[in-house]
Amino acid sequence: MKRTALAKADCPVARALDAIGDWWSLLIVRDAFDGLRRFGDFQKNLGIAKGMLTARLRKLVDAGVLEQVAASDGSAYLEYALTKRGHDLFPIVVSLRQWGEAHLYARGEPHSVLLDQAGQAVGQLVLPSKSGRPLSWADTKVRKVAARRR
Amino acid sequence: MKRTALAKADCPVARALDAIGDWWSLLIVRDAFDGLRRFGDFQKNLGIAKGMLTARLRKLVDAGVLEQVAASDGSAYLEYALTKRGHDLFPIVVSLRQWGEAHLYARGEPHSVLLDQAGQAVGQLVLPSKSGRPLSWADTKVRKVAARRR
DNA sequence: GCAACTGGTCTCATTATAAGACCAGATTGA
DNA sequence: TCAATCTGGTCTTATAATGAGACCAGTTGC
Repeated sequence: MKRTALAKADCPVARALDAIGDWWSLLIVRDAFDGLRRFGDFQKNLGIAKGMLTARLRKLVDAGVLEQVAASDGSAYLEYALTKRGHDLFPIVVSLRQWGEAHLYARGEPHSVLLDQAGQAVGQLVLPSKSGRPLSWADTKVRKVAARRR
Repeated sequence: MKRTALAKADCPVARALDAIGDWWSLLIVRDAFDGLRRFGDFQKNLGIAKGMLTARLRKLVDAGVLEQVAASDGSAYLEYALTKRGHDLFPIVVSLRQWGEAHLYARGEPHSVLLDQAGQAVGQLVLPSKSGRPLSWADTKVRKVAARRR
């Protein structure tokens, strides 16, 4: 059977996962944040099958996350660049990174680190209330829509 | 071929995706944040195949995201509850939600909303520098590890 | 005591993924 | 200039994952 479609869900989490919640898409986006732009660069860095990469890039372009632009080196080739919508994925990539750092590495095990321009490690993501007070999961609840789908 | 394994990657994003970056896992976690705890509740709410759900729940328990606990209603059945590590996934779910809200709904299209205890919509996730200044993607860069894998 | 509910397991058909052969156009180097 | 190589794909094939639902044992409700 076909993979379940969540694109019409009432829950933004479900729609987001439908759009970019597969194995490769977020890794491609992560690499794009690291400055990769060419088909071959993604393919080499990720070790992804070329057919998969072709399909994923196409899907990300269709989703408005990436766009094809003329190569920055003046050659006839195209490059893939993050759009505004793609740059907005930054908190998702960062939240995944911070959870991974906190829970998936043994003490002392090396991993890449996110730094600010000054070379300082960044802080933890914060969810503020309207008034600026930091919120934890226990401070929130979801108001659902009438009830239609999922 | 087997799905590519990222569990040993140097990049925390890759490891996080390896652990919880599949179609269903984050939806299960989202539902757990909404208070669902029983096998049947997840199955009905997600419309997921039972075999899939069994596999996903087992994987999440193995990953330390969920744990089986005695049913809160005193029956002989078990329930699945978020662990500390599971609760730490909150920013990931919120970031997906906020991106979905911003880019995947037409103007006026209804969707569920995250509220604080006072019933106020929450603010946007913020990534602070060590000194508390909010950072955007353009203010950061990744320092990679020596170079070993992906 | 028995019908319905719960939480699964198993099988089957379909779809997705991984790996790599193959290819046309662009680029490079001698 | 023109052959070798690079780029960005497409296609095929084998294997793994997914979706749907039949089936089942233990639990509960009546």
